[in-house]
Amino acid sequence: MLLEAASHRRPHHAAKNVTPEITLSSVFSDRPTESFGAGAGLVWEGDPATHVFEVVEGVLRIFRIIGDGRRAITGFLYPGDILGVSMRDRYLYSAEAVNAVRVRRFSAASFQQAINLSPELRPQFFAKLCDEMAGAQEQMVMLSRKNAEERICTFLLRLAERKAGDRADNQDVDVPMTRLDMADYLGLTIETVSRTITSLIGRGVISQRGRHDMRINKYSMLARLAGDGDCMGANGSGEPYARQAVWPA
Amino acid sequence: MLLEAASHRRPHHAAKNVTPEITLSSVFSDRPTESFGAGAGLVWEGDPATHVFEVVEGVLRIFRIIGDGRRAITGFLYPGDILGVSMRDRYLYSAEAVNAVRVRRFSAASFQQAINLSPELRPQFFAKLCDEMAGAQEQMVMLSRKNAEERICTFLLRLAERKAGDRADNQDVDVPMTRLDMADYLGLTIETVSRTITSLIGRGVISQRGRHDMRINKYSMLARLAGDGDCMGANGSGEPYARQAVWPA
DNA sequence: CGGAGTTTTGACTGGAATCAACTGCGGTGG
DNA sequence: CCACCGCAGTTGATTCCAGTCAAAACTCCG
Repeated sequence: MLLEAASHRRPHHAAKNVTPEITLSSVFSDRPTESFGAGAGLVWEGDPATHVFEVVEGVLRIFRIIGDGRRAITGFLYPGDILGVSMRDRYLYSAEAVNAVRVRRFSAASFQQAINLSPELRPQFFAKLCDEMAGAQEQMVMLSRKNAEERICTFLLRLAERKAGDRADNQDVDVPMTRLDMADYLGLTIETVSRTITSLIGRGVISQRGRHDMRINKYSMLARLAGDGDCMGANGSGEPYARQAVWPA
Repeated sequence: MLLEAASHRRPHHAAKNVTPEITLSSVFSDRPTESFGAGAGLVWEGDPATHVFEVVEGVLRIFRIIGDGRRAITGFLYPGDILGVSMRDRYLYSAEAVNAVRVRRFSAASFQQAINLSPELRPQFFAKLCDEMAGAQEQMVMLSRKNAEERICTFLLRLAERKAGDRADNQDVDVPMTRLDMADYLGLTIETVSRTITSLIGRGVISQRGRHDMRINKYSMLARLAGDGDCMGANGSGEPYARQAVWPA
């Protein structure tokens, strides 16, 4: 989100000698957008990593399949996120469109070069990787130590905080993914997801207008049920971690 | 392991004009080693990220604590690994010594600079980050979709493969961590870990000489029980992913 | 030897998975 | 228009895997 903000600010009429603000997004800005329908696959686990994608609109799911068909969704990508940031020469995971998606495509080789040649882009790229890593940590903690209700609450909370950093009550949350997606992301079954959501609605913590349109009625209770139990915030200071990467140019 | 191998190969008698092989490890090579006893803490989640460490000997556990004291170990670091690779301005996790550990310390600022100034180091650094990410993915899949036995088998398998890429039977595995560490890493309880290991021993898949000294008797069965069910290896080719990062200098 | 910490083992419980039926909804076509 | 179908989601009954509680056995040290 740091990125979109920056790219939006970038004036289209920038004078020739004024170096425009360079962001990761700007690398993609002159590429055409491609559209994918819900369920369409963009990349497949194990395929040669030939391209990098920037999500312009819609949501992607990132997942791996093991043995007998069990699927684990390791993350979702939203507008501004980049698909293919962390990879070797092959994709580590598959990516599919959750809903209608628009992306900009870039060749992996060119993208690498752009990153490596620009001392401005590099720290942003590092920051992306670190963000991804931080998210993965968060996810591992949740999967190894939280129960069903805590997982659902954590998920809804993160969805809500994605668009608005403020913690206003009565916040509407758009949930584009299906129950199956949620289940495979949270390490649960669709039945458990459904039951837990029903229970939360029953207690008035949330309510739902449509299948994919929820509303948070009791934000603080939802946060409490999420179980992160910020006993000391692990931070000590109460301050959120700095948004700036520690690896400057 | 790419790194140790490389650094070991680096000849100490390198002629003056022959540029020695530069590795991430070599950044640390002239720093003194520090020792920590089992259980000692090196860094704490949320603390300002002032230093980076290279593990020279021993094993570290990387973990986070949530709310009511639940602990999730997100990974272990072995000789050659670097602590603090992915971080913002604060550590994302705490790190403690599992057993007696020797590390080399480097200031985060200097390390950043070294990375940024060296077009040789940078891709290795990227590779480290991507490795870390790949490991995190693996872990998430395991935590969200594998049962207790599959988790234990996966863990033992990874331990075994860490030292020897070959898949010889009758392989001895050193397990430096306690059952509690394993439990907190695998998202289980000590009792379940113990029971599962006992069961594996009972079936002759593994055997144990000492608490921390196991032997794999039926490697292929262990692999089967790990549940990755390489139906198609996700790779297609049957080839392991290339060890070389996709982000060259 | 003793005592604390770690591991194993046992009995029991409980939370989420499983199996199964049903609801609701949007599209499609007779 | 509405009967029909398919799919996503909900709800219910039951099972079972791993968690919990408790106690015994083993290990490592002083």
